[in-house]
Amino acid sequence: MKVIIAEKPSVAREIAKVFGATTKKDGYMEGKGYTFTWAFGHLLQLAPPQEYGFYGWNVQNLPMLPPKFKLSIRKVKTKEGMVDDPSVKKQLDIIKGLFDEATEIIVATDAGREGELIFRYIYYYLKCKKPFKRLWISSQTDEAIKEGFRNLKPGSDYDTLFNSAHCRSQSDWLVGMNATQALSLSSGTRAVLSLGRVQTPTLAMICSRFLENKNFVPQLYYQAAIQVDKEGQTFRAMSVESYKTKEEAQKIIDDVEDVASGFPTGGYVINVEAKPRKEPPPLLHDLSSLQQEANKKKGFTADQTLTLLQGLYESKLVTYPRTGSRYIGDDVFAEVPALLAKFTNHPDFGKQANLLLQSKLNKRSVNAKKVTDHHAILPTGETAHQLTPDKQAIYDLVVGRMLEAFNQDCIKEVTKITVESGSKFTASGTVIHTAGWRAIFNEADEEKKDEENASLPKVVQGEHLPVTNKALLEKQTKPKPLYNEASLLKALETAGKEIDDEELRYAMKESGLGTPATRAAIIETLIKRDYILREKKNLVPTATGLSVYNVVKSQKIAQAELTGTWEKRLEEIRSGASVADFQEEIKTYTRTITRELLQAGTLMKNT
DNA sequence: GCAAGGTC
Repeated sequence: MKVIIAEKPSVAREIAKVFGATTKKDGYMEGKGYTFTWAFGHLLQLAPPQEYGFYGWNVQNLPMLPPKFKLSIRKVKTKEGMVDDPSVKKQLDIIKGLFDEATEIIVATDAGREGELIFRYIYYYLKCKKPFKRLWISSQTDEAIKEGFRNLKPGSDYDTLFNSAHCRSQSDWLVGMNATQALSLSSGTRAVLSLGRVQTPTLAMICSRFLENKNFVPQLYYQAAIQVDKEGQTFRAMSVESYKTKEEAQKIIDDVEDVASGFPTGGYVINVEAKPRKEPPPLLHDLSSLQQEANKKKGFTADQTLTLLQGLYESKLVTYPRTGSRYIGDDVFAEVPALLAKFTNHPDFGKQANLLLQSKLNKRSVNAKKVTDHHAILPTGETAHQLTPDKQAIYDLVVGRMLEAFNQDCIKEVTKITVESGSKFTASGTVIHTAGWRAIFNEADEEKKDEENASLPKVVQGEHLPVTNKALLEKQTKPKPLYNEASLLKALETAGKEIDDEELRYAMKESGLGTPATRAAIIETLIKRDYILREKKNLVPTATGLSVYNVVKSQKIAQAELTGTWEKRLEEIRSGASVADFQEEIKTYTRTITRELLQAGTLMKNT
């Protein structure tokens, strides 16, 4: 008997379906001589410090460097403290039973570093010795699964991938556990002051933006504005220059040849530019972009959106939620017309779905090369019954985005009018000719500047128009805004883009800080530690957060670059480089940062 | 009491 093990039940079910296996058992399925079982993500984790004899939180134990890491069952929090998660324990027992019976194992966890780790941790924890092969597919359509099974790889092909995954895991443990205890113990507070490769740079981003914003000194500047009249329709034009002093701007105002100053047509149109502009539809959603949009439009936190979306996924209404890809492959695209047809009776989107079915679909979101473990989020087309208002809101964002993404470009005309009246003034305006994808939600362009006119009257070069009003405007330069959940998620995704070192930047380009599956949890961790709090929609540091930031801000652990350095080394390990060298470096770094924090934390008492 | 990673 061959056992196929997937990362999660939904994938195991998909594969079983392709094989025509339909017999459902407790924790697995079977049929056609195969059994199909699954994990629920990581079932096992590196064992906590006490399992290596490091009891309590004690400076004597630091740095904790276990000679050999152990694995333990994922824990769950109960009234009695942390205990083995019973559902995990049960599933592991089921897997063990199946592995014991197996002649061969086929590894069908997600095709990536963590997927490999999920399987290997189970395999080694169960002390299993059965031979295994690897299914490596990047899309879960029937055809992709069949092709993958025709092309199974030897399990050992992925040994170096496991090595890199195991190193990632150990390194995060060593640095995180030791740094956390070192800072917590030396600070003298009884609180847990956690630090980690991902959470600490995230905290640093929030704190540094907060301080920059708080210490920002606004600069005053001045601009002149005029109101021009074209046959009763007026528009506002701004001085091309802005001025540091009021006097300079007043001079521009004084020179304006307005009606009140005795010039009936003192506005000379010296130029009219009208350019059509195509605006392509947005890409389909990945988790992060959906979390950002839901935060902007509905005020949901990243964590709320993930929970709601997981609920929709479990009711089979949307595809896999924790994806980092905004694309679909050609195989999924082929199903899109049938999918759209399921929404032609939708109360809000029905009309748009019908229209879209009659036109050529935009393929901007179709790119198989940009589909990683999972494709972009789509509705499945199953009928939704009685969703809670919040779930409905998320579902509608997913459906609406699908309709946008396959829609036509929005065609705009951007007009710029230059008027001379003493000096030069410009007015710009945008008119939408063909709404295209913008018809779906029918919302104003959020990027539209407040100075922009919604629409401008038709004027031609050479016209002399009356200037009916003028004003001197006092303005202030603005600081970068505080982070909110949407802007922080985006910053985490792109963290590393500004790294100077080209190799580190490259190593981080696909990853950023954290992963789609973990970013919401990172924000919640910082809140739980009382490092940050939500103030309206903004994320601002607390006094505790700021004092931790002050202690670590110039250390490596507070820089996104640390992830870049690790990613570069982990990729080298995946290509066969020495594991021992990197492990030795991490140990050395662990000793250093532990020593530094044991000293630095004492400073916190005085801040 | 602690990391980051995955998922029900």
